[in-house]
Amino acid sequence: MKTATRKEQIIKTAAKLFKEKGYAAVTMRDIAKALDIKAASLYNHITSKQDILKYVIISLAEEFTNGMNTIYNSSESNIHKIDQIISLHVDIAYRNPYQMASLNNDWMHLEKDVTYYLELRDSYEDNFRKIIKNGIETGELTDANPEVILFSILSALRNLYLWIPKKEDVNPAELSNNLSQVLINGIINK
Amino acid sequence: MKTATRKEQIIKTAAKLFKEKGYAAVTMRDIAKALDIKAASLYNHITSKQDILKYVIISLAEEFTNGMNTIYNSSESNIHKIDQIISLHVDIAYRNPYQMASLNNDWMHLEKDVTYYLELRDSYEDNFRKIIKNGIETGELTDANPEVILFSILSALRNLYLWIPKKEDVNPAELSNNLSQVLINGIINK
DNA sequence: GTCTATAGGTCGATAGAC
DNA sequence: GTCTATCGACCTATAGAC
Repeated sequence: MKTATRKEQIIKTAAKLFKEKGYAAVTMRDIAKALDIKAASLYNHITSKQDILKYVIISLAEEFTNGMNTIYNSSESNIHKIDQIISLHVDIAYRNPYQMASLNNDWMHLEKDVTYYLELRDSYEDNFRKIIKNGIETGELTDANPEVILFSILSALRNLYLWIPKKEDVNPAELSNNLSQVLINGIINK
Repeated sequence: MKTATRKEQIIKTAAKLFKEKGYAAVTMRDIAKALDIKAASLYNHITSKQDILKYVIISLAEEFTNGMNTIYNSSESNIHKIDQIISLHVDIAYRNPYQMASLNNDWMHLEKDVTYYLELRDSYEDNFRKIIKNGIETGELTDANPEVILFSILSALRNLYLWIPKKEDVNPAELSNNLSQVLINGIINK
């Protein structure tokens, strides 16, 4: 377990505050106070508030897109790929509960990097969409509206960060299994 | 079709901007500019920025809680109640796409009314939870983790405002049916 | 690496003319 | 009902001492 650098401490603390109030409502003084230093001292480690947001969001967005690419290019069944996407989200949300909030809600405050973020997100969604459409074609999935399937699953996965903190007693593997059961098999008792 | 009052225009315009950037990042000057007046003129119709947020959020939260109470107290099956909850969300999200964003993302910026908002939300979630648990007991629903069911469905419904604008060609009744199919029956082809 | 002090700008909101 | 002008608070960021 390496010691966190001051910069890493700042980013982690900022992400925590961004989750509570959103990027725009958090001031440099808030971040500094949480670290028990003065706002001016932050600038010895980061170049701007915008710089912090970039670190919080972009690394996470890249992790999702890279994970999706690996899953998409594997030779598993489409159902198994969806299972793996669920595991990917559970895993990342468990490790980065605070950053997930900014990824979902603060990306529009990215200045220079908003285009890159949207490219990553679109690439991710396109691959997910192809897996679903392919699954319907092969008969693995029911012939429901693929957009409704995509956004239903994605909505549940993107909100994981909101309720994982309330369920710390459940481990990631178990949560992943429960989610797969509900999202793939549905909830009706047939 | 009655003419919108200036106050209603302000609230609607503000909600639109809140959806794009969030409450904290929207200034009174932004709202005024969108209405082609000066910021000072807004105060002839509303008492504060906080006052606008209250109007945007609270009326919608009450609509959800009231709708849920009616559904909860009906004598339908639990599956049918879940169907009705889905319709309730689709209906409200179609009529109020902008306010939905603030309801989800800006409620923490409510000052005096945050407690009342949380009471409404908790009441809503408690009733939904009871319907799910009751459905499992009666055998209508599979014996999955009720919290996972609750938050999977709720996440999809709460994010409706994000993708309804992209699918304006689909009518509410059809969307509601598609969602019920996916969320209740699942996506696997059995 | 942290501090004090402060520049330069924007914020919500008010006063008062028309 | 909208305007111009402005107040006092707070914002990000920098300069320079220690």
